[in-house]
Amino acid sequence: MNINEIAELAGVSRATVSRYLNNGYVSNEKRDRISKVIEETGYMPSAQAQMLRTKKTGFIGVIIPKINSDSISRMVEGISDILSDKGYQLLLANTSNNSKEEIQYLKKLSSNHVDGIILIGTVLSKEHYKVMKQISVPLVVLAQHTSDYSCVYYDDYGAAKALTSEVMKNGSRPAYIGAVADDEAVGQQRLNGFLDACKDKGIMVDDDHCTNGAFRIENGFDSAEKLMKLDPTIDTMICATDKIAIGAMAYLKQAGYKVPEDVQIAGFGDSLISKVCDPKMSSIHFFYKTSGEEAANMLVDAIENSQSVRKEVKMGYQIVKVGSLR
Amino acid sequence: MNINEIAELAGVSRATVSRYLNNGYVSNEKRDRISKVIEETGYMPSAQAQMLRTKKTGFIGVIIPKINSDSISRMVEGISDILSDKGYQLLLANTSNNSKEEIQYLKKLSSNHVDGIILIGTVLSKEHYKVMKQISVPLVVLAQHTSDYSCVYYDDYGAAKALTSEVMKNGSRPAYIGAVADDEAVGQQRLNGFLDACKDKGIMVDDDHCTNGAFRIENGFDSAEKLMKLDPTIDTMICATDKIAIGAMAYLKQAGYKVPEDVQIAGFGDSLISKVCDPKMSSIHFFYKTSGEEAANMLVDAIENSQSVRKEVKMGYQIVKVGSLR
DNA sequence: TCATAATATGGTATCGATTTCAAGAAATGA
DNA sequence: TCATTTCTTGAAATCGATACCATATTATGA
Repeated sequence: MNINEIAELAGVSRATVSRYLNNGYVSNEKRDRISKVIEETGYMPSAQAQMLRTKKTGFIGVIIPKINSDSISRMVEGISDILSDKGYQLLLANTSNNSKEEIQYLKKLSSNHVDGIILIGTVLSKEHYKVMKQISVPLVVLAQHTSDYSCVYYDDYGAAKALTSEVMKNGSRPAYIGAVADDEAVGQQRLNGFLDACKDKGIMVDDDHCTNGAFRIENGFDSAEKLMKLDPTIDTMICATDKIAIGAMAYLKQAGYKVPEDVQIAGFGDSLISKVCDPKMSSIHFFYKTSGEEAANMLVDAIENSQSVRKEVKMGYQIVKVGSLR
Repeated sequence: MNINEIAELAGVSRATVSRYLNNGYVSNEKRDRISKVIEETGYMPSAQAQMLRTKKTGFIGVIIPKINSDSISRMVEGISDILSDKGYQLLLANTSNNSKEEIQYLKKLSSNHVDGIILIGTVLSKEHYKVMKQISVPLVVLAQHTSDYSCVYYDDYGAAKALTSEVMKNGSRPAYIGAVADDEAVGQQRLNGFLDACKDKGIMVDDDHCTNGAFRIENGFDSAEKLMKLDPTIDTMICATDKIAIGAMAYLKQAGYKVPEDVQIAGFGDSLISKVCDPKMSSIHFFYKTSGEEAANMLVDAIENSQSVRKEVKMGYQIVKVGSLR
């Protein structure tokens, strides 16, 4: 079934059928005939031919570092809600934290398939920027700040500082279990917020009291072990993510420390696990879903509105203070 | 940049450029000239034009009930791994548990955009089957059994029965907190497995000891409350999912019951939360990621191999027995 | 050496829509 | 009434690739 057959069956030209589909001038008489034929045949215009002709695909590429993550799936949820609402489809590209794949997808998607791209950022290298510069469709970066593109990011620094200040009301020997150091937002901003909050309190934190590692539970477990063996007087652990914090808590409990009496713990993300562990974990709530919606809206605006301008949106946070703090 | 300009710059016909792109006969001399021009211009063939001509989109539509779920994101992870490996892209359609949207997407995707569809199923209504029957591209159903299409599903019945038998070694007053009743796999199979295991032990479970509800923590909490108020002698709760079980555990603890001494609990999914709660929760491990890989492979086979036949794959399970059982 | 097969190339039709153009019919208004 | 605008229509060009066909050249083998 193509537009020619429909035209023939309805006794009109294919141009008229096209006009019917696109709300152009069509007399009521022919309008009825066409709609009847389409009804009967179940005709749907070829999306490929439309794309070729109109240069619009109706697709938005979303590049994510991994799918099975609480924060990211919440972002994608927000993106998905807005996009389907606005008539776009979501083309998902999962890079499994592989920087090369990320660049591959940026190239591949931009060159053709999509009307716009949302990049959920982790590490933005020089090569990323080189490729991004060549991209011809609008691009929005989510979860990472950048001065070159529209972006939606979180106040990681502020959140880390506020959380640390809160926690350190009842602590004096802090340590930090970090994630990937190259990650500007999670790796650096959170660490800086932690350090500055400590500094404000007159505490200088040694380098060896701040670790780095993967976004994994094991990292929390191993790092906590390393830290406590290095310095058993540590009484506070700020962890870059809830998952890492869960790992740290597991080690501490196993090693016979009491949480929060001996060591208090806090994480980031306000994820489900932070609420079901024992004691419940203090954390930072970021508005992941909302930020996804925000990014999607910005992108659609950039696509549909030619004089749309670059924007930076910094999302706020909320401290969630529960059992893992004294 | 299109194929004509490349052809002109290289001093060949566009047919030759096309052959170059598709590994047809091209002399080394022209091959070099073309590759040089493509290198210089950064030309990428229009995916739209290729789709129109070849009738292959390179897209697989994946319809999911919700994105922010541990089990589903693991399935999608598996799907994504295989598909990107085989050169397909993943077109994600999130229905937010909305049956109408699901049917919308089935229609929309099949009519054009994609080479195949994976439907992560929840409730398969008559209307679903009606629409599915009209679909022209291969379809694989994941997470739900169906006799009409290739499917990958879990041994929900067997798992529930085995888990219940195990748990009931040290219990005598069981109850069941279920999820959506219309969901064949999670709603019915798991319940039946539970009931049959009880029956095998000579225990008849009253209807009012089996509840239904949403896939949410709150359901677990509320149902546990209802059940314990109805019958304080209940000593065992089998919950349709880990999330529901977490809710039940939360109620029990809050109401002063000891877990597992007073009431033992088990869930399904072997999710992260089941491992970080206190006590750790006994659960069923399903091979979600592997099942996603399986479904993706089946679909790709159906697309690329014309004599491919319908298959049913029932995935096994593993009992994870930890602290929440006596 | 001659028939056949393999390699190489370009011209042209085609996929299925939209868009411009030209032109006729109907409605409007001065 | 006649000029002008607003509807209405179909023919033909176009988007950017691939596929078939015809044809020319080179290799192979009996």
